[in-house]
Amino acid sequence: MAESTKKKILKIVKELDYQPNYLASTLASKKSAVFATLLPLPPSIEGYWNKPVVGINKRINELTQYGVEVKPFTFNQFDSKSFGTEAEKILELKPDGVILAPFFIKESKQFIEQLKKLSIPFVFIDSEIKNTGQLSYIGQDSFQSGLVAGKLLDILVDKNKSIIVIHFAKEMDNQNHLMLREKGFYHWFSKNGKKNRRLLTCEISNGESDSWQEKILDKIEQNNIGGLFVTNSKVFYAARLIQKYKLKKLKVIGHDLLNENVEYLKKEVVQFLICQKPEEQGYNAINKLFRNIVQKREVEKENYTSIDIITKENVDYYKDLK
Amino acid sequence: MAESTKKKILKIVKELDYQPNYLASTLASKKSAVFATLLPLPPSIEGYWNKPVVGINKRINELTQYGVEVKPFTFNQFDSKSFGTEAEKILELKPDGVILAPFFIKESKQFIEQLKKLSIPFVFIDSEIKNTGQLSYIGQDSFQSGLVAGKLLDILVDKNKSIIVIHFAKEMDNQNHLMLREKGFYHWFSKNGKKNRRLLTCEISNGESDSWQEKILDKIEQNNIGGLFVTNSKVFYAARLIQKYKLKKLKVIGHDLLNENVEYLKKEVVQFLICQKPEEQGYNAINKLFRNIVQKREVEKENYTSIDIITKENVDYYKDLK
DNA sequence: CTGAAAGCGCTTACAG
DNA sequence: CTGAAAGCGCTTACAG
Repeated sequence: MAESTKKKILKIVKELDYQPNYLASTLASKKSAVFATLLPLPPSIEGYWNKPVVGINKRINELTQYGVEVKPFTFNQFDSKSFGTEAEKILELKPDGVILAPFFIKESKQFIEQLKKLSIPFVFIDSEIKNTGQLSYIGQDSFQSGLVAGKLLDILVDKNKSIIVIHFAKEMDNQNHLMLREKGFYHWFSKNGKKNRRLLTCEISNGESDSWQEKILDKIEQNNIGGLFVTNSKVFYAARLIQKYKLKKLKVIGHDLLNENVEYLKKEVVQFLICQKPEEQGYNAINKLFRNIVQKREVEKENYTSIDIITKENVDYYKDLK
Repeated sequence: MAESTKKKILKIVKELDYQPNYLASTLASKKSAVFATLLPLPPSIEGYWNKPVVGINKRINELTQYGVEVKPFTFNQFDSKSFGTEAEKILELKPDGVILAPFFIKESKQFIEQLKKLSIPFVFIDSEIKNTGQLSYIGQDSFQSGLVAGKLLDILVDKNKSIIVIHFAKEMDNQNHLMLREKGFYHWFSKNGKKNRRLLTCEISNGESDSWQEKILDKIEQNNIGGLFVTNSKVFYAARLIQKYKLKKLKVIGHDLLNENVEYLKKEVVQFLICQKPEEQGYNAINKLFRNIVQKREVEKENYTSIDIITKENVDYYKDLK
């Protein structure tokens, strides 16, 4: 066809504001898209990383009509090699799209290079590596959520008392979430002229078995601590400690609606949980791939989820994925 | 066809777990559904009731492919007759489904009777009349959101200071939202053993022009007030007053992310806004009708939206409808 | 490279 | 009432 004719046609297409019919298109094409996910293997059924999977499966179920299916791959959070071997399997499968949590930076970058060679679009979830050609990123703004934690704990804790920031299993924080939350937390106090408030940080690594309990207890006793900020979903560790040693009047803020965390929230051992709707993140990640790959629509590149403040009184309205 | 044959067929249908193809179905039927909405006319572009409409239009746009369209009808919140006349228009139109805010109980019930006679499904939004055969209800649990307000304000305000609950334009609260919020608020204090905290209530009716300002100022001065809970989106009235008279150290909680409310939140005149995602409510209301009427699926009857706690630090992640 | 034909899985008007 | 046929708006394999 001549270029000029092509232009004329496209002009008319535009004039009539022609919109292709997605229904007819997918029905006729009978295209069945396969998406692969590469996420950490949750240590238990209670683990955080089950939550995105719930959302992923929910959207997949809604899309069975469109012939969309998902192949899940999981890696061990303590073993960067397992990330690589699972990534290899995905490359062999040649899916139509990939969702990944870029836990290990180096291995993720290698994987992404291969995906690009194969022209397979990918979406980051939970954390991102900027400017690597991702279709989209879905996750929370960790620094900002640190600010929220700072504000809340400052309101809760007596002016003359100190606050301790606790990182559990920080060595696994390859994506800097915990550091960013801590930074945001400290920043809130300095920005709001609360220089008199003493802030301490305490890191507990995974290998410390039970000695960490004493470490925290000592810090609490010696420093007139009035509040705890746990930078991840392991806040139930701190809550257990508080219950065991009957520490009164400590105010606690942590992250994520794990069942045990919610229990302590309801018992008022924990005052607030900051939450990032992980189910919704999974749901949205699949939706991005679907809209882009199957429906060939444009999708937004960034998708920060809301920073939800959860307390005993509103938790029941957050528990389900709508 | 014989009953026995019918049963046999249905059995096989079940065995094979046959699922009709929605794509093919809607494509073939060429059915274009018309939904009518009956909502209050917002007094300005800033008004609360614009927000559900944003969500309604968003979902409608996504569904143009399915031939779904919406006919909006609005009534005057001060005039129950206008509700009736608009309802009449909808009955003449005979839409395939209706979304309504049952502002005026009597008129709503009459309208619903007619809808049922015509077998037109309807969804309540914002408030509901129980057990009237609605397809679904989408809205907030007002009592529970009152509890949330109580907890937050108790944390914010010095123990020895009193708190005042302010109802603006309460005469328009036909659905009892404001009363339920107040009840929840008071209930939080009694349930949590805070009998020493003095709570007052103040009602400002729409007709009071400017005299209400003195009324509130007097109450604040005479009662050692430390906090304000405004039970609806008119919290910016209170914030204006606070700015005008430079009232220091008053803690304020109100409702809904109106632009002016968000401004005062960012200026820290207001500490928290409790929000019910009105855009999402509109979006979900259309979605319910669509799934039930066009796709003939079952839908859930109740759909309480989350009770979001918004503060200066997380407000930017709530502003857009995702 | 181009264009006509068949088909995706349904619905619906129509002939028998 | 029943069943075969046409058609919804596309895609894709195929003949020319």
